Amino acid sequence: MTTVRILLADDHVLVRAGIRSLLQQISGVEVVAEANNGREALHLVKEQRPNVVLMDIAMKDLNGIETTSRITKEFQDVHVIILSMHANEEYVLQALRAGAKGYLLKDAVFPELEFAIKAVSRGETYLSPPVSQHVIDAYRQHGFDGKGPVEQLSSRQREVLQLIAEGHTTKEIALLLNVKTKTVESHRTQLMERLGIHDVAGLVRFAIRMGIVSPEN
Amino acid sequence: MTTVRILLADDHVLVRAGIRSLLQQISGVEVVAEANNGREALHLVKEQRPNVVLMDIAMKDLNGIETTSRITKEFQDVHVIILSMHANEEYVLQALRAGAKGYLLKDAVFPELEFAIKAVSRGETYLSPPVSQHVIDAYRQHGFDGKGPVEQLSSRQREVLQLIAEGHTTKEIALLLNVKTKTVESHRTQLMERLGIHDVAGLVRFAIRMGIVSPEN
DNA sequence: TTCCATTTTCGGGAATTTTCCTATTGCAAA
DNA sequence: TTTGCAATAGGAAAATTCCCGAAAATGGAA
Repeated sequence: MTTVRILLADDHVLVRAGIRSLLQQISGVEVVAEANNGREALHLVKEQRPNVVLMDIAMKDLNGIETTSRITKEFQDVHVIILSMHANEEYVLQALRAGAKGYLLKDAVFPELEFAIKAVSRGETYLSPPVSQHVIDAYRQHGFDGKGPVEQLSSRQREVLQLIAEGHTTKEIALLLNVKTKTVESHRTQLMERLGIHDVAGLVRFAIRMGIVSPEN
Repeated sequence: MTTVRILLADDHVLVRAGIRSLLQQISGVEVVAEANNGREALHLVKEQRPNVVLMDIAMKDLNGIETTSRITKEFQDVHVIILSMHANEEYVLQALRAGAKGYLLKDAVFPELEFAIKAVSRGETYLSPPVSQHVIDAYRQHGFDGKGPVEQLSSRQREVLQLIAEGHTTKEIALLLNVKTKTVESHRTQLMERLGIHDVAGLVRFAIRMGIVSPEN
């Protein structure tokens, strides 16, 4: 059995170093790279082709859900485990729709980490117990067909939404994404149209409700 | 020089285990106990009398600030370092008022952790660089007399802030308040100046943090 | 492969908002 | 009474948003 190659993505250096330190105690796994945010994670996935990505859900710039969605679309053999503080139902469902194979709470016990990594690296799914309960509840209520309001947006639109809600100006966003200001303006008007929200304040509140950004920061 | 006895308080088992694992790489420090929440931390402080407490700020049940405040009141020789995700100004000030000796961001680099522990165990203070900037800013503005950022605003300014965060346009606000648009613009620029927040998205997130508006609605 | 829907990308010009600077009035504290 | 701050507001310049349109790329479906 070969070693599992892992990419760690979390924007808190201390937490990342901690998790890494934990992973070193597990045999058969190896951390091949660390990413500070979603954008960096995407790049490193391309470069390193890890088997498993351990991804924090709340990252600035490009959050964990969005990043997961892009990774799973392009690399079917890269399995993502979401690391989250909360068992929030909305988060969990979004994560699963984005193609995450695991959802682990940060107050999970240590053995769960190893178990989850081994499971998803075999292509199986692992959810922390309190999480799976939520999934089952949601399934009983409306199946998995229901697309949340966030999924109405294209991936680019979600990305722009996050950056807007983080307080970046249109110009800054254009720079970050390497496109013209006009393009970003377009994205904004189009995503506003879709959501039926026509002011920045509303966008920010929506993004917070959806867990796309946090009120802190 | 004796070893520094440390108590770890964080309600996320994984993070805690990670930090512990990091601390084991530092010579001269020893983790003598781990607490799952503030209440447990209080109990363990009494029992173990650690030199330093590494405390997460966001814990359920009894949060880090409140716990710190109780610890420092009763045990002057127990030094608390707050571990926080955010350099949020009001968190920092609250922590300092509660008697914390250190404030470390979770995206601090690893050496900072060692440095901070050594410093506070000698009775000194350590703040992550971005944090100390905030403290200095706050001090320059209004000393440590202990007014929260919300109280810095006049009541009119708070009123305008709320309306902005609720998504009203400047014109609408002017109508609501029976004043000219220009006046509302003035209020906005002035309150932005005071808060040091210069974009609407930031205002909305601030207002949500302060409980002035809710993400719903 | 061809075609259609969608996404992503931009531009021009009008309309609106924000920013910056300045200023008056009233009120309360020193 | 002088000082300071809150609340009010105007003018001009700068920046952003809005409203049109549209081309290129992508991704499936037929």
